[in-house]
Amino acid sequence: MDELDSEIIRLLQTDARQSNRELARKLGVAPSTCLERVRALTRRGVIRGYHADIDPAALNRQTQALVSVQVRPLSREVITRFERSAAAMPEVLSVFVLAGGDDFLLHVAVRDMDQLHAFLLDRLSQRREITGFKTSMVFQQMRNAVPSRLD
Amino acid sequence: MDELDSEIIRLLQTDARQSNRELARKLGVAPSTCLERVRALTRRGVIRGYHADIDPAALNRQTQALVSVQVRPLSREVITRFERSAAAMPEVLSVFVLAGGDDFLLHVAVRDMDQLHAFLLDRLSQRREITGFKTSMVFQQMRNAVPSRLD
DNA sequence: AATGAAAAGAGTGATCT
DNA sequence: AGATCACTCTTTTCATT
Repeated sequence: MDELDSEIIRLLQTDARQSNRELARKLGVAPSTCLERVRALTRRGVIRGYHADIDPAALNRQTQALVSVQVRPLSREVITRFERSAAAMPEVLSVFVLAGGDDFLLHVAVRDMDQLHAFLLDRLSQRREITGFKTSMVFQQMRNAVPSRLD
Repeated sequence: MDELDSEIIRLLQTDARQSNRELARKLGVAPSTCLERVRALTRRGVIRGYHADIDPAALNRQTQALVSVQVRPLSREVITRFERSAAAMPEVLSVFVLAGGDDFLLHVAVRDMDQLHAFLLDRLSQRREITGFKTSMVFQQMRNAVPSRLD
């Protein structure tokens, strides 16, 4: 991970679809050098993939919420099972497994309040391992798509 | 937003770097058709960008936390100002503006516990509008990189 | 709106420094 | 490791349906 690798990562986080040539030009190296670096980063698992960022409205997901969830018993099995099921729910964008007051936080995005209500009742309330959950509505989200490398 | 647009979105969420030809082949349309669709989606703001997904370890961010924050007074000005400053902090990946118990949730990723501690003390404790915050450590996160279009 | 063909540009691997 | 070159494939534009 030298300076060149860091720059490649930064540029691909900013725009994953720019050509290898453009990348090379911005870095002041030959395209073949740049290509080999990108391949090495991918092979080493540093670059995990490339994803289009889509407006939630176009996906019919204008209503977002954060749902904190407690489960019992706090066994590895229960946690793993809940984590996997939650991640597989189409309404769920992201699952955080936490230490502290809550056990999980679910980032949920759906069409409207009705669909959110249905999610809470049909997907969460029914589960026997859940001992409680609390919903906060998301007014707005700002994401940093290009996190820098920290010292 | 017909079936073809939805499929383009799905494929570009899965792999933003596949060539336009490959996209066209998978969809069974001509490359030029596909290209025009992608451009229209971009023009309409449906596609907001393309980002490489980078292993947090390679960015020196192996320690993650969710920090819920309360601010006062709850005025538009205070909220907007805090939201912007938080989003600009290099430690912060994401800022959620919430309704309910807490006012904000910050998703923070740093090198280690020392850096997290420093973040809480230097970036948050100092701010006069913050009346309280609570930190939960993140053990694990699962993200759905390809959210589907809901009905 | 979609297609097909042609020009311009990019990806890729061999080879050399 | 990085650069250059040559070959192939892709992107992009535009005339046509």
